[in-house]
Amino acid sequence: MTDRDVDVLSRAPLFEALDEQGAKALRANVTEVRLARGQTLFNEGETGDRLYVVLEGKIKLTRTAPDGRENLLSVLGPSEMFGELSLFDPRPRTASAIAVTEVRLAGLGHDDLRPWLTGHPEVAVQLLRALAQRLRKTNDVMADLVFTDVPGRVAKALLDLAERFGQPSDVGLHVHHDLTQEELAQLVGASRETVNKALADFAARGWLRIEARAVVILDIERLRKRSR
Amino acid sequence: MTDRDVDVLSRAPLFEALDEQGAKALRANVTEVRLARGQTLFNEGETGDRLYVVLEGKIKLTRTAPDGRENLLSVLGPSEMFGELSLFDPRPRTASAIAVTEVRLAGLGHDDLRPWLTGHPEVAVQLLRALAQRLRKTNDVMADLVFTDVPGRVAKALLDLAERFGQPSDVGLHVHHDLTQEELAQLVGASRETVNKALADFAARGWLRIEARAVVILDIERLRKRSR
DNA sequence: TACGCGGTGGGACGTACGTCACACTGTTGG
DNA sequence: CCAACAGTGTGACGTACGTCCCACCGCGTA
Repeated sequence: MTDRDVDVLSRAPLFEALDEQGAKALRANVTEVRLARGQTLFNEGETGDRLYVVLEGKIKLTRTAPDGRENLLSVLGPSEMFGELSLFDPRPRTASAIAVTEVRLAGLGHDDLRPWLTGHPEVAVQLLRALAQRLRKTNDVMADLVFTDVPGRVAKALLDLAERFGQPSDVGLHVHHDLTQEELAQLVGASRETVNKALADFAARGWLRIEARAVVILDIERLRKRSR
Repeated sequence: MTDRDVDVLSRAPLFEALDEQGAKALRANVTEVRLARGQTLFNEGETGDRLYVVLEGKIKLTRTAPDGRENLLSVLGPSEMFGELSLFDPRPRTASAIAVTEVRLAGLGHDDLRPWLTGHPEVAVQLLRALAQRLRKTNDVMADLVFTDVPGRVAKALLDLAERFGQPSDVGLHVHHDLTQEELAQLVGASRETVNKALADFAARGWLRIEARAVVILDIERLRKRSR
């Protein structure tokens, strides 16, 4: 594990509460996983008690409806954690994890983490905080599904992706989200066609430019307004 | 606090991990709150670091959109916990809590709970499990918003309410949910009118009987099928 | 008795968005 | 270098559900 990886890992909620020494000890239990784009880490319905932190790249969490339609819960990048639900609450996984880009992950099993939870209460407290934040965010997304139209949700999703993966440049805010429009549609709970039309509309208004698996945001303020 | 209250409280996730002695000690910090139907316990945007467990009655958690429309996150009954997000993650409340019936609550402040989190890791672990379960449930509801039509979501909501508040009788499963159709509509993310029509349709098919703030489920299997 | 008032029942109408269909473009690979 | 395919762009059409109406019913208050 490189210094850079150590740095990325230290920003994950799980490690934030630990001092240098504790972090080092916990890192000793970590195993690294690599996936190519499209490869799946685990599937809905499988049992599993490992959590993961993204070191490099992006991975998506998806759920499949009985009829086969898919729904994207989130796209995770460096320092973000997932898979912990099956660890805290021992039940089969309720989502599949599939690599969106080539990705490297740090994995940690239940047995490795358990002593830290019981022996270092500040770690548990930190995790409670992380879950509480997630619950809040999820509730926000739910409200959007009820109150906001598809273009509004697309705008919101782009702004969220921009915040997490955006790279400022002289022409605008470059958001290389690595998602197909199909995936973007699954993320906002709409059809691919409708999302495409919303994006085309935004582009026609000069708010953004569409690129392959990316957008360049040109007028972030207008986009913000449209998202409310 | 009556013996009955103690019993209700002991079923809450917060107390489940404690032995008799620990539970007794933690109960000493609890303060009781009473509300009449319609009274609000706290409002979205307020600061607050108390969590509550319902002792008797029902309370709803609602969010208000900027334009005033409301969205019902959940309806909570005896032994159920809420308000803990602001306790684990110190931020203003993101929902309001309003009594649906006359209700009695056990409240616990951050300062009272903190020593238990740090001193009794099994309590923290239990809470992590509770939050993980909630996150799973919330993800389910979100998927329903995307994939299931309004009648389906109404059926799902009724089945959920039946599971938590249903009383079997010789005619059918009596679900006294205490919600107006307006509130039921906010719970499933639809308009009051559409929910009314869905209920009327179910009643016409003989699956249930509509009563004031209640339904009697006559054919739970059909209802289950309709909810998928 | 009359009068609101909160809640329910239901019809008429418009529209946002899903589905279907097809054409176009860029990339992979044999 | 062309085939095959994944991804994108766009129009036509149907429909589920929101909005707007109003009628009705029971209940408490004057």
